[in-house]
Amino acid sequence: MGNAYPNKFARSRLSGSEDTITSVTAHAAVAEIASEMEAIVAGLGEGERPPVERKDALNQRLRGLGNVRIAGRLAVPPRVMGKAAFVHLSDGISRLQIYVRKQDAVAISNVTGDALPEEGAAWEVFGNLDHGDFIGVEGYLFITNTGELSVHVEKLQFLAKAMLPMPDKMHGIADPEIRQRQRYADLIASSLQIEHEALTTREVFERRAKLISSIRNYLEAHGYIEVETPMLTPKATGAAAKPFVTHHNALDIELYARIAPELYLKRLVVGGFEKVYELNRNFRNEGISYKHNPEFTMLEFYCAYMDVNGMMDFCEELLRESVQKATGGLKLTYEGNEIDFSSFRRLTMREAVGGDGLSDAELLKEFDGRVEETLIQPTFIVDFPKSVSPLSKASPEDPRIAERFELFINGMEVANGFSELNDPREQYERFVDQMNERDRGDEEAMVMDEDYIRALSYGMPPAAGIGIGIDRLTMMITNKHSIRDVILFPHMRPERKGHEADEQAGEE
RNA sequence: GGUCCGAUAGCUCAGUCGGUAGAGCAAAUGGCUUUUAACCAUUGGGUCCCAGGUUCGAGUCCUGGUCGGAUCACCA
Repeated sequence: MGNAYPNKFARSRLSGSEDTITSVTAHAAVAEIASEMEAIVAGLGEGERPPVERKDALNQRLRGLGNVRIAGRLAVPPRVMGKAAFVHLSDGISRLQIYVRKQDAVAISNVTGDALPEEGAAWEVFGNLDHGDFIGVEGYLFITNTGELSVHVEKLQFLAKAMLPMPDKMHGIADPEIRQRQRYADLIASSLQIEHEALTTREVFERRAKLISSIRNYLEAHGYIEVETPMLTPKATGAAAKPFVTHHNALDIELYARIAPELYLKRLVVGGFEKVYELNRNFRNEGISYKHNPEFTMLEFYCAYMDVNGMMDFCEELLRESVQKATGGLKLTYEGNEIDFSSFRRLTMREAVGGDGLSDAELLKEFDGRVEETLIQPTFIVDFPKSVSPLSKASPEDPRIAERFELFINGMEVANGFSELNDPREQYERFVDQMNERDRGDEEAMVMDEDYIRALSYGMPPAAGIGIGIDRLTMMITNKHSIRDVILFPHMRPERKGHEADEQAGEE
């Protein structure tokens, strides 16, 4: 009967826009009064209360700000004391305490929007609330006897029910499966948890968003244009990886989820986009690990009339700028290592490995197996063997070397760039070499792309390009060991009910 | 795919040598008009991941499986 769950709740605008809990507590006048009280409380002993006259003076000023109307989720179970109660509301980021006194509050009807006439209606509504429910309240700001900023509630409106119990308020959710499968529960638990050692889940993904927007801003500011190239492609190319295969019914052809946008972006360089980027998902049908997810986010960009050295300079600037914007600094701790983004080393692969006279294959094996994990500080490894760089221009000084680099941070590859091969004839030959590798059983060798050769044949200006792993970079700046902790909904096996699992077991 | 570890109340966990299934939080009821991990009293709550086996008796031991994690391989 009636509308138990209202469609909306109009919040006040003390803070300028709609008053979220975060914006009310951050509002200059409110924040100033709260910090004055914090200073008083900081000077008190254990269990000691702030002087009443100081508190009352601040409360006078808070009353002068007028009423606020805020809404949020009950962040804790209500602390009820007979005919008055305290509880914290959360907007997912911050929390604010409210104080409900039986005689002072009226309940707002979800049907008429007016105050319910019955005596004690608000108190009855409040009594039915559980940890996790959503309510809206209107009242005035004040500071309690113990010195906490709170809202003295005059109007109370029930907004939505939490049918499932909230996660443990002290421990949050420990099971990584639930954290990753039910990210909504993880976000709630993390925002309601009382003590935190690390960033909340919300903060991790806000930091990720800030990193990405800073990267976009930096690229836009330097004249790059964002484009979107096909995710479903007739050929899986641009990287060495196994693709996902799907089928287009109307055309009756196989399509591959892209493993890299590289060749499309370079077609655009041919077409006249001198600075172009794409920041989006790639798909690789390979193993899952703490640093591999089947779909991952990569930034790729290309710049005409630039070479591998210019690209390293630019990459360094881009990362400094965006890490600074996302974290507020250039030094951060990752798994106990202090990582300094203020300067990047540059080493040739042969210098890094330290072995002369090794063949290309031996060099790569040594590098992957031994050296890679030791590269903790941001380090560009340059001079890759040409044989493993089919899209990269060869060095004019040494035809066995590619003008290519990879960036390593904390032993993990974060970026990969090179001077782009723009000779259509040589590119054709490199593709033929790759096809031969494929015939010898290398499933990840590239395939021939005739249209790409045709594009290069129209002439591509000298250019440099790069791919930057956004998920891995996010791991660095949020101190997360697993890529699944920086992807909102990481790939997992489908959830199976108990009886389905039994049936499955029976079949095998 | 190999190896190791784990799964017990809604949540976080304990469970000794194989002998009646436990705590805190959450929930329910009562009390308490400035509390804050509120407090006090009372109550309810279990497919001990699943299927077999050993045993008089299995949360505990054995076998197989499911799911998850770590690590190695793979993956620039």
